[in-house]
Amino acid sequence: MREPVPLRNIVIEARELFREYGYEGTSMRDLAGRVGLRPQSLYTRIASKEALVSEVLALTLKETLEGLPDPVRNWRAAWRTLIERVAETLEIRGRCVGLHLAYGVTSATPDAQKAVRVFFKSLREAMTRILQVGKITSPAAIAADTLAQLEGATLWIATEGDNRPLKRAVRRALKLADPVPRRPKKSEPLP
Amino acid sequence: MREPVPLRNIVIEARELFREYGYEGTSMRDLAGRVGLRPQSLYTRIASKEALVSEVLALTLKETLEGLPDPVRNWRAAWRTLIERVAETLEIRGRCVGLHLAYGVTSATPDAQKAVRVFFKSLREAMTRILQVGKITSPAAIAADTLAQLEGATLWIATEGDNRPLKRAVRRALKLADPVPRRPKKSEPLP
DNA sequence: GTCTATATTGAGATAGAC
DNA sequence: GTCTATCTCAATATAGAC
Repeated sequence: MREPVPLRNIVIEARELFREYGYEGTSMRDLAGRVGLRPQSLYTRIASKEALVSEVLALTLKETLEGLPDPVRNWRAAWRTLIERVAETLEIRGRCVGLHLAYGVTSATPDAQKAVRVFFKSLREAMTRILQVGKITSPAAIAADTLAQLEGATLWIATEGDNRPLKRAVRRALKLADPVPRRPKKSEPLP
Repeated sequence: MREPVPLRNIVIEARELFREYGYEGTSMRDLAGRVGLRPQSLYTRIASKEALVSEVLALTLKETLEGLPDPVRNWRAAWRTLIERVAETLEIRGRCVGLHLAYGVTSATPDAQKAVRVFFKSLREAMTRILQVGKITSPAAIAADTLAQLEGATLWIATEGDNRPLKRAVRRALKLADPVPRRPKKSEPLP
């Protein structure tokens, strides 16, 4: 009698593979190998490869949003925590599983496509709500642009291993909730 | 006797497929079908699927940079033209073939990986040179950040069909070469 | 240069024993 | 819940005729 493999482990390893190799580049064989199962045994835990996408993104969304500071009590802390959580993963892993899936899933896998839409919409709405409490102008647009800038910066990590664009994107994002508007220094890129 | 299929056609169709489905999601069968050949016949024109990547990106880089206004004579015109060329493709096609490949190629296809690096490095360096002529501060960082913002904005086109983040990224980019610094309007997002 | 035919490998998924 | 065995299909790629 062996310990059954926790579903959570499968989802976490699937996330690693989706992030690195994308939806098409990920095989159930590789995933099975990572969790120590035969490929066929995966199908007793999940219905299909496509179904893994929503599991992966639901877990990621939960990890990103759970236990955030209450925006109504301290929206700056909520914003800072959220931005730093997103940025930390992008920097450590070098890329975003959501972006890879956003580009990688097609109308051939509609459930996966919908899961990706829900993931980014939820993230953007969470950001928007925080900015609304802070009375930031055009909160929805700022939220979308901020997320786009963080995601876009991973281009340079993926191609050149350069995380400085991401760090600058984080600084611009944090400045939105900076209570003391600083005098811009001459050497500072993209104010 | 049939007209041979021009290599250029094959590369252009491969670009469509790579952009939409990524490297792994693109099959030589689909490509052959698009150009009206049997899959096997492709191999008389190109060495492998991997070799298509550098062809695709070389063509794209050429189209993006050829015939730009001379930065030394008019760097603002050069910048505007370059940004608008990049943005136009992203908006029409909804996504960037370079970004899809940047995320999609792995160390299993080192030549493709190198081609992606060269592509983005060349694009960034062209942008940097223009900004240098314009005496913009930190031109290399600004170039990298600008490209990252344009690429990142495609996230919202891909997931929600919303191109407004891209349009705002374009406006921010163009403002860098704006000769008349305007008084910021209250309703303007991400100044 | 394109075709038919084929080799080889790996993909996602199912059936049934333990 | 996991296994062995198997199905079916599609992937990249090569050989050789025309």
